Amino acid sequence: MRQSQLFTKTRREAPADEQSKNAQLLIRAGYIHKEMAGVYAFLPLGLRVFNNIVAVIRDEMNKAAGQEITMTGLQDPAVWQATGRWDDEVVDVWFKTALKNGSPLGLGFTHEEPITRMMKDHINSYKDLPQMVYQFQTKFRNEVRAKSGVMRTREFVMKDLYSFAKSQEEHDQLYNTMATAYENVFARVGLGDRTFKTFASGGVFSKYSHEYQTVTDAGEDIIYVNREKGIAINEEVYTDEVLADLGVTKNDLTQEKASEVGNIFSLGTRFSDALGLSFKDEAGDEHPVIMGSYGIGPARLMGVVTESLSDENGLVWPEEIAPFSVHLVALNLEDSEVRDWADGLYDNLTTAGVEVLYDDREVRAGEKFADSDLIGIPYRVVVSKKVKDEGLLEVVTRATGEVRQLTEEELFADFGVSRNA
RNA sequence: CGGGGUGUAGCAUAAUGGUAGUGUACGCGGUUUGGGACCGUGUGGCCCGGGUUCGAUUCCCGGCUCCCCGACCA
Repeated sequence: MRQSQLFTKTRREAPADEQSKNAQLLIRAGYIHKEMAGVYAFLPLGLRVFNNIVAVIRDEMNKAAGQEITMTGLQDPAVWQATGRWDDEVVDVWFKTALKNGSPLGLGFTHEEPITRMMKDHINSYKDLPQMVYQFQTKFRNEVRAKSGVMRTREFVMKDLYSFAKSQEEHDQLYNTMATAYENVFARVGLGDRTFKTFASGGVFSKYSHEYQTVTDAGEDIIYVNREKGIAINEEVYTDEVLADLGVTKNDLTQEKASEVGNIFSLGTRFSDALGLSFKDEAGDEHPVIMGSYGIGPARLMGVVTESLSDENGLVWPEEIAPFSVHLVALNLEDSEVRDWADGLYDNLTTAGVEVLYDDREVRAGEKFADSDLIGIPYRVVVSKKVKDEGLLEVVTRATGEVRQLTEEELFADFGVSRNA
């Protein structure tokens, strides 16, 4: 994409109504727009990152045999009344609305109830199990206090997967499969080295669950980490009993601030019992389905990546989720030979399948470099009169600042593509 | 939901009981051109409602907004 055509603009100053680093940088760089507290729109660059994160998650869910669907934001109270979760005293984050005829409706804050009821149409026999079904769907949560930029919002897309098993053993297998898939996701978005499977409270579902917690100063939780074993314990369940279960002592653990980027729950038969989701075994006996639920919020993940990897000059995106792979920064565009070369390089890279943001604006070099640092694309390729005279492209790695002089052929080879592809 | 702040131009900010200045952004002219350059010039603003007052952006009351701390976080 030509940057001269990008409608968003970078800002020098952070907005006064944002304190969090993620919101400040994402707004300054033109990735997101704040509609109101806890409600953000995604602009072209931000949507690209968001979609790339979604693609990583989708890929891992599919590899784990997840089947993608889309449920609805509008929710039928009846199915929630069946589990006791329609009551505002039980669930205080409901956004509720009504039909013209006065019938109440809810805006979904999660989807255990509707998917459990829906699966009754499709699961009847042990032969129908196991199953894993997921979606990317907008959740609405009437949080009393939205905060920390995109980390805790009132409207957000969540990837929620639900597993259905015929036995505890089968459930445990699915649970472990999802745990591995989650670890793959966090590694691919660049947080693998600082994200830990964390023993946590099960909330209303069960006694315990697992959270994936990324160690960051922006975190809202306190966890105790054992890096060698790659495990952690949330402060809320930091008890002697849990320590003993996990085979660690307080001396093995260090306290860290962390942000939750994923959560996996064993639901048991809580929902299948309440809503009548059951199957017949080989003997014809009826049993409730054993369920699990597994959530990741792509926007929150984007926020945690921002908090974790950005530096004083701006955003720093890992290659797999960056809005573009290459930021082609062309200087001296008033020189028609330089412009022709830059245009040609842009066309060739794009044709070869490399995602390029081409800064073809006629503005000063300083502004271009500052914008490039702020936007945070992994590789900056500089084209200028000087570069043209020397015959070698200047390639700067955003994360490290490393500068390399490459020929065009070497640049293409670097991306594993052929120049004349 | 408890507590503390906040609200002035697109953005960031200053001052002020007599309707507001600066930076940036934007328009125009000119000089510049590898780290947000400079000169000139122009456009553009006091959250909403009520009260006090000759007069309110300023003081008072109420509301709303946004931020932060705590609680909550399915």
